[in-house]
Amino acid sequence: MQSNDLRKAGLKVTTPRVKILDILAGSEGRHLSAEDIYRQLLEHAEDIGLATVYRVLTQFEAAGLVERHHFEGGTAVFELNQGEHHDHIVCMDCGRVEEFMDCGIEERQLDVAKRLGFDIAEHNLILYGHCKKPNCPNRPAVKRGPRDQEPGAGT
Amino acid sequence: MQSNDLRKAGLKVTTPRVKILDILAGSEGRHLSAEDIYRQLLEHAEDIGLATVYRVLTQFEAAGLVERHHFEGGTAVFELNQGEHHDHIVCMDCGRVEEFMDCGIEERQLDVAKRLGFDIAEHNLILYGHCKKPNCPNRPAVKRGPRDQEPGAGT
DNA sequence: ATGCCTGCAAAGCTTTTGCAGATGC
DNA sequence: GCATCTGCAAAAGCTTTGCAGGCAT
Repeated sequence: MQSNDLRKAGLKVTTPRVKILDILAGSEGRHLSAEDIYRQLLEHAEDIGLATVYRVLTQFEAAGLVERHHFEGGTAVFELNQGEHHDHIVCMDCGRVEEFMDCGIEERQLDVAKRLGFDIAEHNLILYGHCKKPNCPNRPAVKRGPRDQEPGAGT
Repeated sequence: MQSNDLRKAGLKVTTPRVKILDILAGSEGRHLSAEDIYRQLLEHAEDIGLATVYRVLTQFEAAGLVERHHFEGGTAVFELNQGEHHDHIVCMDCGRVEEFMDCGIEERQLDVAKRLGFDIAEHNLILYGHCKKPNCPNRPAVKRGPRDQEPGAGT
């Protein structure tokens, strides 16, 4: 029942919002771009505009329901806020994204911030590498540099 | 003598490239956007197009002469590659960017990657916080969320 | 002289915004 | 019924690209 989350966020319960929340919840663990979500909506024969997707995602972010990430590639991706903080590691071959949490890293970040005289508010850590999974095609999917992204990386 | 760096990178020594390298070298420690550089070129009465700035920066990045960073805000910033790796901490009030290196964090990143079965190729760590410097105006300069950036943050 | 470079302008991509109509409460 | 929300289309912002002329070697 996602409707309650919406209500709690002070947002009216509308079709676009519920559907988008559904899609995000159904892709738990994956990280979807606005376009990804828009495409899924179209597949579900929902008549929802891309602009609305962006608007809704922005509202969700403001409400703390989702997090926005900027992995390399110029496109933002969104994931449902699972309550507990984590960082990301991205496979540069297949685009797979895994999440992790390392207390040691977190602590040392605070140390560094203190050392430099900063009050740390948040942070952004992304590791880029090559996963050695057998089903990982060794062709670039996430790549640094000028926009360069494969559309169908995670069907 | 930056010309040698250019030659070594297989790039012809041209006015735009040298000037841009000069500007980057003259702003050591600062992080300039393409527009920042373009503006400085105009101030120096150099007749160089913004497109060229982008092209040159992209070439420099490919050649390993500069690094491109995406701090929050939708605009990329560039800094001269100083040879040794470091991460960044950004003040959300005044936009100041400081650099740091923490071996502990680096090590633990490798640990995490190994634990998850990744060969780590690179990473991206940015801490966001509030520097408590006396001359730090407590007004937002770098802010998360929808594009929202003050133009004149670092004359 | 030749081939890499540049400036200009136009296009491209993601994201945002304005407005009139639609919908939730 | 009223305020909020949505769809469409157009705009905005950053970045890239095409092309004809210019410059380094």
